[in-house]
Amino acid sequence: MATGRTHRLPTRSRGIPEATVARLPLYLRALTALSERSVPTVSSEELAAAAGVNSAKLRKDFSYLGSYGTRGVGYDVEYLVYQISRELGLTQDWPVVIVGIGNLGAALANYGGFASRGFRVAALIDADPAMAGKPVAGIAVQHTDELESIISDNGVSIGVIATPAGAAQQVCERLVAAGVTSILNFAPTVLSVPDGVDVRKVDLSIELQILAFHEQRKAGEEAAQDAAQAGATAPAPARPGRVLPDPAARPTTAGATTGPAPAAATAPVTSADVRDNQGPDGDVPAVMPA
Amino acid sequence: MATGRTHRLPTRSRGIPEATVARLPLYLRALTALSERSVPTVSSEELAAAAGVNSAKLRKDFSYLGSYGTRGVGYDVEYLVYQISRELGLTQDWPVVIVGIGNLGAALANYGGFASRGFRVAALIDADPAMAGKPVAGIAVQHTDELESIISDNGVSIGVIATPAGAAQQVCERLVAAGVTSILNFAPTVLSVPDGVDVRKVDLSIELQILAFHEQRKAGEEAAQDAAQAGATAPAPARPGRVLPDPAARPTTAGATTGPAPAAATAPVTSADVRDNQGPDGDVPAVMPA
DNA sequence: ATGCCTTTGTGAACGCGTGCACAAAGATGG
DNA sequence: CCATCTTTGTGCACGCGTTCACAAAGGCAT
Ligand SMILES: NC(=O)c1ccc[n+]([C@@H]2O[C@H](COP(=O)([O-])OP(=O)(O)OC[C@H]3O[C@@H](n4cnc5c(N)ncnc54)[C@H](O)[C@@H]3O)[C@@H](O)[C@H]2O)c1
Ligand SMILES: NC(=O)c1ccc[n+]([C@@H]2O[C@H](COP(=O)([O-])OP(=O)(O)OC[C@H]3O[C@@H](n4cnc5c(N)ncnc54)[C@H](O)[C@@H]3O)[C@@H](O)[C@H]2O)c1
Repeated sequence: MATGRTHRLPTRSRGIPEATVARLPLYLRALTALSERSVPTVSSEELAAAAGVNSAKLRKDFSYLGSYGTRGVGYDVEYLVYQISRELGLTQDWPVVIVGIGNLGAALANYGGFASRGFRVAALIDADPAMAGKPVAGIAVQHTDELESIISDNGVSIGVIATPAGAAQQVCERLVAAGVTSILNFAPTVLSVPDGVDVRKVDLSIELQILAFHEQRKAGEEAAQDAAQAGATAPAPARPGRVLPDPAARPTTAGATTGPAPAAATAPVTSADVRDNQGPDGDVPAVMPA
Repeated sequence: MATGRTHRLPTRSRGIPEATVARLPLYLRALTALSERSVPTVSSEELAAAAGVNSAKLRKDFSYLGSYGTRGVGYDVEYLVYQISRELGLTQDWPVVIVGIGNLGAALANYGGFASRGFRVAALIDADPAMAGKPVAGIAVQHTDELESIISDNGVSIGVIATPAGAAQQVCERLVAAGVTSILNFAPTVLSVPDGVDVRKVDLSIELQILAFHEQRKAGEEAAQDAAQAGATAPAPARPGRVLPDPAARPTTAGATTGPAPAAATAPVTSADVRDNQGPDGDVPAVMPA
């Protein structure tokens, strides 16, 4: 019990809206670029264009941090870089562990963008004994057995999960138990964590599916628009299309054509059942233990 | 002109809210897991728990797709899988190209989650001549020169960018010019695209920075809460902390201590200037061509 | 010193997303 | 066939986020 429920109650940080926090890194990046070009000041209009947002939004975002601009001039680049860095907590060093050093984990370990912003890869952890000791990106991979001590010894509070989906929840629990309070999850799974632990997920499949939705919509509108009468021959190169068979027209309760057992036969799934299940994604066959 | 401006006007798809679209893949994943376990039906409460959302939200989401549930029973798993798949456009096959086969690009190419949901890696493209012909994940890498023909020949409409930040905008423009209308960008850059092209970005640095913000907030609260009088010795292991020097107290216009040139000296950055600049992230020194 | 011109900071309006709470629908048992 | 019980579908209210628009602030030229 008490493990689940991502009960996001008014987690009102203090003043800074979540949406603003999510944009600060964007501003910081644009500002850093300006800083490297020795640009002394920048207006909200210019910076907003660089960050790809509305200038009023940017000004309001900055207003939450205080009044750092000069009317008639703009914002001092260096000063703003510092203020945002401080607000985001980047003025200190954050040791990070990556768990699951496979294709993705190794790529992450090799990623230079970590160190450039105050994040330091403190350890690489994998369950495969064959991986132990092998250097990846100049760091020796350590075995999962040492997870707890690594986290404790290095004061790690941020963990990255890049294991298969089936292992993610378990790894997550170990991380949290060891003291990690922020997790970046790459596995296609919904993680259950106690209150006070932040989880952010990066999910390639979801992003692609969202794109596919809009892509289909565009194609549909286009087709519906200029050819409600023409055949299915679209002007654009025809997309190779496998089409799923309709599994059955609206299942009308009492088993019609398709015959899903009379309801009670095939385990009517309990709440606990579902809660535990961390849906796989084609990654692993994943028959979760009850 | 007309290249920039991510002018997201009321892009009202038709009826389905964007927030709902973003959750559909989540539901689909949970439903697929249930389907594999041969669970015939599921209630909104159960499915919501599995997907980590509020049950009312889930029901409202489904209501946009139509009335697919049965009161007193729940939703037919197979039927719902089909309906959501159809809505997301996953009943057809989407050929995808990955541009930039480095650490990340190779990991993506090896990712099994692609094929499992109707996405097919049609080609891997890299600018490095040494990469050409080399097989990655069973597919021969092709040179950037062939980008246009590959996209055209395969009817590719979705492109994944995994190049360094400095090359992303250029690659993006070539993809769009060749017919790609959806882009998933892994490079830490704001991409400018014409109207009608969707861009989604996955940015590791941003995610980590957001986590760091909350992490800092937690640490701050904790410290302020139980030890406004006690020393800085927190119960948790002390975090190693490098602290950035304050670059200068509030720059009071007329150069105070720090001496940023008198404003006009170091190129007061024009709008066009900023718009073109695609801020680097520590990936590449990135001196963008003016 | 004074007025002009640029740009910030923010009040206010609006729209979207979320979650509560409940009436209606339909299955199920007698 | 009717009563009961479960669960959907949604009306409604609320809060967050976005955007407009403008007064105030401050630099700069004269
Ligand atoms: N490769 C990608 O581009 C990509 C993209 C999106 C999501 N993902 C997700 O990221 C995860 C990793 O993907 P991958 O391609 O690197 O897979 P992979 O199989 O190459 O690597 C997984 C690694 O995790 C290790 N591992 C397994 N169980 C573990 C445990 N309990 N503790 C510690 N380590 C454990 C394995 O030994 C292996 O080294 C998967 O969940 C995948 O769905 C990958
Ligand atoms: N590695 C990660 O975990 C990670 C994480 C987040 C973001 N990113 C971003 O993803 C991108 C790629 O990262 P990486 O670690 O794979 O880098 P990498 O240097 O290993 O790979 C980049 C690849 O892109 C190719 N390339 C360069 N210019 C090109 C062009 N114009 N057209 C086609 N291909 C081109 C290079 O030949 C190289 O193979 C970077 O922008 C990086 O910031 C990487």
